[in-house]
Amino acid sequence: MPSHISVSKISNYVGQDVILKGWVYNRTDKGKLVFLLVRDGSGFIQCVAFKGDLTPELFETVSKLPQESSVIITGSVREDKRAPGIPGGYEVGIKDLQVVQAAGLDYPMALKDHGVDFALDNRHLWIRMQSQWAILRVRVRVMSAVREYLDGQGFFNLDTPILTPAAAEGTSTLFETEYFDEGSAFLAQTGQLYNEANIFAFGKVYCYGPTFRAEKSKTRRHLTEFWMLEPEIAFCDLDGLMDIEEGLITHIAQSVLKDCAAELKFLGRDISKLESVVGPFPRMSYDDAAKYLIELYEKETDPERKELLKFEWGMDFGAPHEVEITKLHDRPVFVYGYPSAVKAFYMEPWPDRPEVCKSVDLLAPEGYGEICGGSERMSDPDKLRARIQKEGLPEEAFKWYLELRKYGSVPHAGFGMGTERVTAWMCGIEHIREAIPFPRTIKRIYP
RNA sequence: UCCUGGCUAGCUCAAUCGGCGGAGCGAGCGGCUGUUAACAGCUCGGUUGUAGGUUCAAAUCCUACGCCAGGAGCCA
Repeated sequence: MPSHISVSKISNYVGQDVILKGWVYNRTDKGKLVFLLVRDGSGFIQCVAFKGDLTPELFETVSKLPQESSVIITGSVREDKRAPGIPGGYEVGIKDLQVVQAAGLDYPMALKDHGVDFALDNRHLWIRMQSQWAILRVRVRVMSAVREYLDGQGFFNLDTPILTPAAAEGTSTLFETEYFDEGSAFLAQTGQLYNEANIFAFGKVYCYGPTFRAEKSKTRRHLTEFWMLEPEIAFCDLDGLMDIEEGLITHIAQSVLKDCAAELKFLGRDISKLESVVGPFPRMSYDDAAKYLIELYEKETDPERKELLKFEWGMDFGAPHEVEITKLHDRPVFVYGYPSAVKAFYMEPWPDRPEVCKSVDLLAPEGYGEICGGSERMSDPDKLRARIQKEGLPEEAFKWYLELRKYGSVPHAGFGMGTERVTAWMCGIEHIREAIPFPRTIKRIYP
């Protein structure tokens, strides 16, 4: 009696009879042959029905099977270079086929390109397609690589609350909801403040969960709900933070290369771009980056590009600026020491240069830009209180946060990494909305 | 919020200067023992985003509105 196997393990069963359980992804027939491309969640494999091998009734059923029908197939595995699929190169000669359900004939997703609006309206079906399946498999590997790396480095995964009482960085970008008799609660846009509490109990921690931003951003790099990794480390300075980011990103890229080769191949990803993602990454000061950008701006002759590249010291980088900086290297680049004015209130000022803070962004190459943002945190209670007052933030809401600095304060640092941005970069795709199963954007909350 | 672009068959797109709305995919019926989003044949499929306007004549020009996308700002 053959056993049920998964398509991803097909190469172990050449010459044997097996059972596959899955869905008909595509069907094409050629006279006495019917080719079914069957997906089972773990991969895509071609199954071939030959008229002479089956009863007339069964062959008729197979040759009429609608796309997306659920089936249980018994057949023999063989190697065949012609066979398409992921991983591909293997096929199953059908000996028996049971239709679990014949799908409706009006399945809307064609095996070709769709417009963005239509594809997103049908996201619940779109995720079945090879491209989306491949991207989301890479996402899963990115997330497992994150946990592998940090757990291996002695970090503790302590997740932080999603319902929070107040803003860390201003209320205008927060989603608000009612909270019984306590007034308003807000969906967390960062777990950092709670991470900071956790390090004083556990040393090195991270949270990894959904985070919410009510920013009215409409770009290929923004979602209103995305999964952010936030490590936070006690007794860690800015250089130590960059070391951790470097190790993490290297591990992610190398894990994806090793374990998602078939997915990357299907997506047409240029593997060499990921192979070079190995630390150490270049570390550039904001001052040097600014100097370079100003030179570029002054040299630019095309008026339209010149307007885009407009830059002076003190500004935060726009997307065109990030692209120019990342063009200098074939791997991610750190930019550190941003002006305090463009960064959050809790970042540690640079010694003897209060206008600059100990912040660092990690910019990915090929135009992907910022994938991590972090800093050394302000550890002095008096300086932090002064900064909270200056920002006009409600001091009573930060009472507990200030107390962290009162009882055994230490230099500490942390960063946030956007899972979808990293996944999109690994996959080489245009828009991060395809790097999450059900994207939430400013204009979309269905399905 | 601002700038730019788009809206034609279930889907992806054509339609020349304002002059009879087409094709591919899909669905239906045939054909073919190696297809790779098969191919070749026939059939089905339309209130051109909505409301007005100009004109002998509007998918096409004008006005308003709606929806979507890309970008800016902001950020992971």
